[in-house]
Amino acid sequence: MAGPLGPNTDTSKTHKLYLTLRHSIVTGSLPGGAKFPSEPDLGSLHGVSRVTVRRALDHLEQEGLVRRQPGAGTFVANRPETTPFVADLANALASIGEMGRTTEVRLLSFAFVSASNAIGQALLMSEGETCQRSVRVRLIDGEPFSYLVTHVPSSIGETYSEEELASTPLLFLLERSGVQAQRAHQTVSATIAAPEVAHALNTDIGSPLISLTRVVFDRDGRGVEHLHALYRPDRYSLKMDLVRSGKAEKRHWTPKRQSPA
Amino acid sequence: MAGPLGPNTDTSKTHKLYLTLRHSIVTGSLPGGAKFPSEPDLGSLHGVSRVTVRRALDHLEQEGLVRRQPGAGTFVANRPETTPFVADLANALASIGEMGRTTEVRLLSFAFVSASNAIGQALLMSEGETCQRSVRVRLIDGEPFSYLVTHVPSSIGETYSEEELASTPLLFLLERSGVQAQRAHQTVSATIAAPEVAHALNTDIGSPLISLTRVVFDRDGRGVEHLHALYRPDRYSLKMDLVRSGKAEKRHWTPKRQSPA
DNA sequence: AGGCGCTGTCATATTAATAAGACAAAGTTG
DNA sequence: CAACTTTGTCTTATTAATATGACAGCGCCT
Repeated sequence: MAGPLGPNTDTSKTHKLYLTLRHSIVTGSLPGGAKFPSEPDLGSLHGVSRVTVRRALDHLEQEGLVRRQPGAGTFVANRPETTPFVADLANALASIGEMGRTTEVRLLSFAFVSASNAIGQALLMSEGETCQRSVRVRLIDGEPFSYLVTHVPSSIGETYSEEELASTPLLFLLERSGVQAQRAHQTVSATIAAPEVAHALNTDIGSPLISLTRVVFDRDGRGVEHLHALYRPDRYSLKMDLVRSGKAEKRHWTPKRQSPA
Repeated sequence: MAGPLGPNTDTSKTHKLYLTLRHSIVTGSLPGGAKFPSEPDLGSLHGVSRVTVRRALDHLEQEGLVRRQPGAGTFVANRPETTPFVADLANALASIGEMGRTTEVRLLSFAFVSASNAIGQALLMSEGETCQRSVRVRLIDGEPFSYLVTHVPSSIGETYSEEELASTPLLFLLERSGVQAQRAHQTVSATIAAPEVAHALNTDIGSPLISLTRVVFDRDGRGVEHLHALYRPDRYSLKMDLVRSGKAEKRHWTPKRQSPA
């Protein structure tokens, strides 16, 4: 994302120091339970005042990454076993019903719009064609974890109602309407929470999000669904098991098929 | 990442507005080529002054997301075909040699350290055991795109030298030493660029990064490698093809096996 | 041509972020 | 216990970010 002017230092000193300290914890260069340098030392080490050091440590303390003890010092907390909900590589929440968790969907937007360039091309639609655009938020145990923007060609998008979309998985509605989803193309990336998304996911503006784009095609090769999903990485992560296969110099990783639950 | 105190608005107004506008472009709510509201209008719409509106638009212009025409207005640029390098779900850069691209590796750090809590547990190591820690940056055509932190149990890590690691893939070195890698567990998430990482990847502090953690085990179930990789999403993304399989109500997505190039 | 709206640029006032220092309370060490 | 260190809290000066307003140049429309 660096522009032609090269990297800049847009963020505040507090945030920069927070990221530096957080990185030293998460990459394991600071063992768990280790003692931080004192606040004045951290200030002189990084060339900032003690006020900003405290603000950075406040942030780390809120996340549970450090533990502060008045008079003693600041220590690296033992990692609190992160990423509660894990999905397999096909992006299906594994064993979600078996664990007694409750899921919920909120429909934030439902409208028919003209397809934008990128989405129109991905779905192989002709120029100016309209499609059904929806924005949903998924919650698990009352906590939001995913923000979903879907686009469906209007001819298909007219086969279900707003209420149905709020209660039923989209792919289920499509297959009910006779659409035969066959293959999908999926891309995983990372992005930053915009204010609107941050509010919907109850997280901070500018916090990192997993970005997943999936385009689904039917048996005739027509694009039937374009999904743009944003996940909170602290509540959701993508997991996959790999096995080493092939012989000699041609060895490579191949995905291990998950047995459907 | 929201703390127990709930979401805060840590970031600057300029950055918030930048994220809002960027989100409206990337999710397709603003079609390509569309005209933005004028700078004064954007200011009153979002409750900020025109100075910060200009700074937000400057950022978008640097990234090529908008095009500004003095006297006319600001327009959404046609998407510039993003994500040049694409890897398959097993994280192997597909057809990297065939395309005539040159790859390069820079070794930033090479040391034997005591394993931190999280990494020691992942590799099934006993408490206090030492491991070999390395930090590398991979470049393609001279541009950095990945930041790799690897941990290997010291017994295995002593079978190769610093120079070898700087020129040879780690897994190759391991298998040369008799290690028989069999299976791996991989988790994909998202994070934020700390100053040190941002500098190494030539990107902005606080910009989003794909986070991939891979733990490799050998035939005897021993952990042999812990990889923590960070990727620039504008230069690298994870792709996977899925096929719809199963019958009737039990349909689900399964990964399509990539044919090794 | 002329009116209008938009971006580019500058100057200045106001507000938020940071720096610098002092002090009390709590913990550690001898 | 006594000296020392560290975090918690406060006050004040300095610096950076933002708000407000004005004006020139460019482009579109009638």
